[in-house]
Amino acid sequence: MHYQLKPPVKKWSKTIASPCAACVVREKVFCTVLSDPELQEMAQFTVNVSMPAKQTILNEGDTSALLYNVTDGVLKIFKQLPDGRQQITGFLYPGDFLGIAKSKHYAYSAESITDVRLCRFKNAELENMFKKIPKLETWMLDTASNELIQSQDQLLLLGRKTAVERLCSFLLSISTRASLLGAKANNIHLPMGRESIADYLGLTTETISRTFSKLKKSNVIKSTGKGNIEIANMQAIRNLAIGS
Amino acid sequence: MHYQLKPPVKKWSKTIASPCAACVVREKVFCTVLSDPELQEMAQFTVNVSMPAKQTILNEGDTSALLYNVTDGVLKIFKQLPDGRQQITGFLYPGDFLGIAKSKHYAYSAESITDVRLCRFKNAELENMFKKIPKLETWMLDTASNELIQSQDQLLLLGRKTAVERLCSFLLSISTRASLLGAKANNIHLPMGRESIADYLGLTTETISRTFSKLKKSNVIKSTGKGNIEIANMQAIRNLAIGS
DNA sequence: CGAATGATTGACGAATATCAAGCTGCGTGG
DNA sequence: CCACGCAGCTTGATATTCGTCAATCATTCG
Repeated sequence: MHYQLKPPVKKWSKTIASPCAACVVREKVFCTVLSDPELQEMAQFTVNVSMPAKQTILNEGDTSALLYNVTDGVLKIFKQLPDGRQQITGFLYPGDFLGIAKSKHYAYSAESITDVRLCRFKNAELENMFKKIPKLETWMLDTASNELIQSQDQLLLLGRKTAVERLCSFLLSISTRASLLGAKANNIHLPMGRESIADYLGLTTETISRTFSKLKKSNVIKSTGKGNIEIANMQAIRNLAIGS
Repeated sequence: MHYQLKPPVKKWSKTIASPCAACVVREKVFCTVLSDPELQEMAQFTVNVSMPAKQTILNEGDTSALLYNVTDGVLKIFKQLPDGRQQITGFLYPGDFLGIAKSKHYAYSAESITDVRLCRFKNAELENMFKKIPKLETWMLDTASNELIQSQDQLLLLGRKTAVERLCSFLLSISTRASLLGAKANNIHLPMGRESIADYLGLTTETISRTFSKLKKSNVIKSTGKGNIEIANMQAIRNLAIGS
């Protein structure tokens, strides 16, 4: 299989003792609370891993010995029923944490959507760092709280929203996320296919496709090339997302 | 309005410095990690509150100045859409924590289902305790991690399960919870009405009712008085819950 | 260029929602 | 103590949304 990773955004010079010091997502992951010496200690435990698209990264139920920070690319985390029905519970982007802290087994499976780069470390070593550096745990609790809040928005979406409301909510959340990273809120990129969107929103690919068509026909969004969408009417999509 | 709370399970004697020392849910809430002096300090910050059924306890979006531990009764936490559609994101029982740590605003509304008793304290004071007692934060992170895991099960349920699968999953989770507290796994009590179950499972009261009837007719469950259900065939309900 | 994979569209069907009518049980008040 | 009324539950008839099945189209990649 042929695949190509983007080159690292930054090179780290010889004068810097640890690769972590030059990490492109450093300020987005828990490393942001670490001092230089702490970071150096952490660096001993971490391994950088690259994977092509569509690879299984971890399996629900397996012992959660290894945890990751996503440093490049996009992946999905999901749960499955015995007959194959799949629910994607999240898309992870650079800076996101993979594998739930404080759990003996993975609560979900994970698979790369694009080529990805990960920063891997042992669960046990993270636990040790927790003991030494309370700030780490504080950061982790902040992160977990935010995930809980987002998770509840998703429960509302899956339990009570229509197909149009779901898709508009999804596009908005992508837009919001992108604009937090400094991108334009109106032009969004969807690295995942229709099936992944469907499995995230509790719908089918056909319904996603039809709903996209509907939104295009009513001039709320426009296609701007493969996987790229322009939100033409931001207020309309905000209203459509909450059914008002 | 007339209502009646059960009497407190324990009285605390004069020789015990703090009411927390005799708290009936002490070993289920974060107080379990506190030493006696720490507990005494905590006790200064807490107020016991009683509320009748069907009272609003907190509103989504409000500043989260006050947090609670549930000490008696059952309540629901939920989110709403502008047109009134409601998604219940959880039922809280004695020992559960109400209000998300590390958030400026409540992420959900809360309303009592039965008469309830709560242990109330200021968010700011909990934050102070976090700083003094790192174990508290560890406990809270453990709890948040568990909630995240349960939340993902619920995403799978809402996104991908049928009505029968949803109701059986719900009954099973109640059963599991009850048996952890020492009750029989086969006899479960549902303090909430059909509408609450519907709003929790992303269905309507009518569908809940019909699905209950179906399960009764097929001898998977039996009614044993108002709000009481006997699981007659545990294995059947386990299979029905995951569609296999 | 052709095969494969993913996206779109159409026709139809199934699951669940909606609307409507009773039913049940319980608290209240005579 | 019984009858009434109300709220919640159940059941039936019908409507709607979304899923399923199938065909076509588009895009990529060898």
